[in-house]
Amino acid sequence: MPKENAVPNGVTMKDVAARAGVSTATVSRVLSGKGGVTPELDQKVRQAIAQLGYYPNATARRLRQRDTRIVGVIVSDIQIPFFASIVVGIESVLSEAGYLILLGNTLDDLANERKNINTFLAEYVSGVIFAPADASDTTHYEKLQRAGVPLVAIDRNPGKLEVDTVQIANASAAARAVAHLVEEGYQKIALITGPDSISTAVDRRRGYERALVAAGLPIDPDLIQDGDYRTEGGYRSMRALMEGPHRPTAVLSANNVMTLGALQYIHENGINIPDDIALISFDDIAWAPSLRPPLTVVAQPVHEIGRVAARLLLERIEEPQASIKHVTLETRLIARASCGCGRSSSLKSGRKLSLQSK
Amino acid sequence: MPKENAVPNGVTMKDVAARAGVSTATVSRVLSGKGGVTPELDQKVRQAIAQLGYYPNATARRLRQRDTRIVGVIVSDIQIPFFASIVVGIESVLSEAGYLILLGNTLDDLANERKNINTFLAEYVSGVIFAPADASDTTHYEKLQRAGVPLVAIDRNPGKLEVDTVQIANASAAARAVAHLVEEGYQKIALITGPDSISTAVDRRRGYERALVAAGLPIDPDLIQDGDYRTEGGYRSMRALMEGPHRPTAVLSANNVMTLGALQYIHENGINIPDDIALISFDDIAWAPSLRPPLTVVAQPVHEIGRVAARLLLERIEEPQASIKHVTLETRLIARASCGCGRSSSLKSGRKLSLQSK
DNA sequence: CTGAAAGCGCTTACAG
DNA sequence: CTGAAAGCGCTTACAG
Repeated sequence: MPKENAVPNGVTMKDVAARAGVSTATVSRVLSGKGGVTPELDQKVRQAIAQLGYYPNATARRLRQRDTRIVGVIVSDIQIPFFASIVVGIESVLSEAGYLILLGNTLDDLANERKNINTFLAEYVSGVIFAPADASDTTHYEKLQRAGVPLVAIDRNPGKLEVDTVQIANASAAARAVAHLVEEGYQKIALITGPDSISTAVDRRRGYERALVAAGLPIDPDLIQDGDYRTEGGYRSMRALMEGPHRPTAVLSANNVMTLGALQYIHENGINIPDDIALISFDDIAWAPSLRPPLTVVAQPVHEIGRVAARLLLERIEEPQASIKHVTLETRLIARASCGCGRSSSLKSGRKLSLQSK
Repeated sequence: MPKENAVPNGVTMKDVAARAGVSTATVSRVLSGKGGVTPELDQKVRQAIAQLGYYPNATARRLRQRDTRIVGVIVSDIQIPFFASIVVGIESVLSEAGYLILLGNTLDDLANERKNINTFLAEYVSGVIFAPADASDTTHYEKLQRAGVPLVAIDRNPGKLEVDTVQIANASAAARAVAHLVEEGYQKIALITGPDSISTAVDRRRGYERALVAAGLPIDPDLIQDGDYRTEGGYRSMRALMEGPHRPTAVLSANNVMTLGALQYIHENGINIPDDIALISFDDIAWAPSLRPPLTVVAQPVHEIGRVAARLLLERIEEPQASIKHVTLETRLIARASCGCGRSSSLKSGRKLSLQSK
C-alpha cells in the first residue's frame, strides 16, 4: 500500500506568518509582490521565509486561484524529432510565462488521445496545444472546447474544429520541392504520401499535383503511393514505385518517417541516389547531411511552430473572445545532393541552398 | 491581465451529492471504489455522476491527499532520441500506475536544472527520475533528498548521491566494441569521448583502455580525444585524429551526438568508411542503417532503462527505507558495416549481428 | 495597511 | 453503512 507521501518541507505559510508575527494574508501579499505591505512587515516576512526555507505549495495555490497554469500538449510521438522540437519550442515560451506542460504522447492512437484529454480535464488545464491524430474524429476535442478550454492546433488541420492553428504552407512547400526536381530535369516524379485523414498529407499531395500541372506534366495515379506516414509504408511505397509499371526517376517523400523506409528499400536493392532515383524528403533531421548522398529536404521551422502556438494560446487565454487566428509558416528547401543537385558539378558536402517556398 | 480561468465543467462533488441525495463523503467513497456503500446509494451516485458529466478535480484531490502522484523527470535534451525514448519508457510504466510526468529539459545547463528542481519541490512531486548534468555538483539533488523526495538516477552516475540507479555496463560495452574492432584486424583504434564530469564518458574510456590492454595494444593518449559529448566536439576530435601525428584506422565514438560531427568531418574530407577509417558509435538511432555504410553501434536498451527506472521509483515510493538498488543493463553490439565487418565478403544491408556486451 | 474569516473541491477520521 | 465536520495550504473579498 502506498505510504503517506513525503512532505518535502513541513513549512507552510502559517509557519512563516507565525515566525514573522503577521497573518497569512500578509505573507501571501508579500509573495504575490503586488505591494500594499509596509517595508517593515515586508522585511520581516522575507526574513522568515529565508530562515524557514519556505516555498509555496503550488497545488494549494492552484486550487484557490482558478488558474492552474498548466498547459496540455498532445503530439503523436515525442520520439519523432519533428515533434520533440515542437515541444521544446512550446516549452521555451510557456515556461517563461510561468506555465507547466503536461505531455500527452498518443502514438496516433485515439484511445490514448482520449485518455490524455480526460486527464487534461481533470487537471483543469489552462489550455491545450495539439496535433490531432485524425481530423475526421475530433469529438474529444469538442469536449474540451465545450468545457471552455482554449485550444491551439498545430501541424495538422483540426477538421471542423474552429480553433487557432499553426501550420506550414504544405501545398506550396510540396510544389516547391517538385518544381525543384523539374528544374533538375526530372519528369517522372512520384509522391509517397500519408493518410487522407491527416490534412498535411492531403495538402502536400495537392501541391505535388499543382506543380506537375504547372510544369505541363501529367498526373499519373501510379506514381502516387500512400505510405501511411509510417516507415513500413515508406518501404512498401518505394517498392511499389520501383517495381510498378511506371518507374519514376524522382520521388518526394511527405515525411521523414516514411523516408526511412524508402531508403531501406533503396539500399537493400542497390539502387543509386540520385542516378537511379532522386529523392527529396519533408522534414530536416540531424542525420540528413550525413546520409550518402546528403538528403535534400523541405525543412519546417519546428521551434517556431511551437513558439507561435504557445503565444497564440497565451493570447487566447487572455482574450477568449478574440477572433480566431490561423498562422501559416514558410518552409525552406535545403538542397543537398539527393535531389540530383550538382550531379554535373563537383559536390561540396554540407553546402546549403536555402530557397523560400513560394 | 489574465482573465479568470475557464471552469471546464462547473460540476463539483457537491452537485453530485445533491442530485443523488447523499453527502459528499458518500460520493467520495463511491469514487474511491473501496466499497462500504450500499448498492442502492452506489447506483444513485453513479447515475448522478453520469447525468451531470462529473469528473473529480485532480488539484483538490492532490491537496487533500498527501500524495501528488506527479513524478519529475530530468533529462538533458528531449530532442536527443536517446532521452526521448527513455522518457517514453518511463511514461509507459508511470501512466499505468496513475502518475503524471513533469518533464524538465535542462540542455545540460545547471541553472535550468535548478529551476526545474525548484518547480518539482513546489509541486510536491512524489519522486524524481534524473540524468544528472554534472556529477560533481549535485547540491540541488541533495536538496530534494533532504526534503524526502525519492530519487532514481538514470544513465549517469550521480556522484556521491546515494540513490537507486539504472545504468548500462558502460565499460564492458565500450570494451566489447573495441574488441570487435581488434577482431576485424584494426590496431590503431581511437576514442572520441565525453567530459570527465559525466560518468558514462569516464567508464567508456576505461572500457576502451581495458580492451586495448587485453589485446596487447598500447594506449596512445593522442588517440583519445575529448569530444565533449557534442556535435562540434565530435567534429573537432575527428579532425584532430585524422590530422594528428598518429592517424588511427578505427574510431569508437562514445555517443551519437558526437558521431554526427565526426561524420561531418569525414564526409567533408572525402574519407572512406571503413577503408580509411572504421567507425563504431554508441547509441542506435533510426537512421543508422540508412547511412552509407550502415553504422555499427552499441545499442542501449533505451525503453528498458526508462521502464526499470520507473519501477524502481515506484518501489522506492512504497518502501522509502528499502536498501538502495543499482541496476545495470546490458547493451548489444549491432554490427553493420562501418566497423569493417564483411569488408572481404559481400555486404547485405540491414543485417543485424547481435552480440552480448561482455 | 492589516487581519479574521471564508472558501477553492476534495478526503477522512469521527460519531452514530 | 452514512453524514457532519474538519482540514489540506493557499488567496481574496471584507472590515477595520
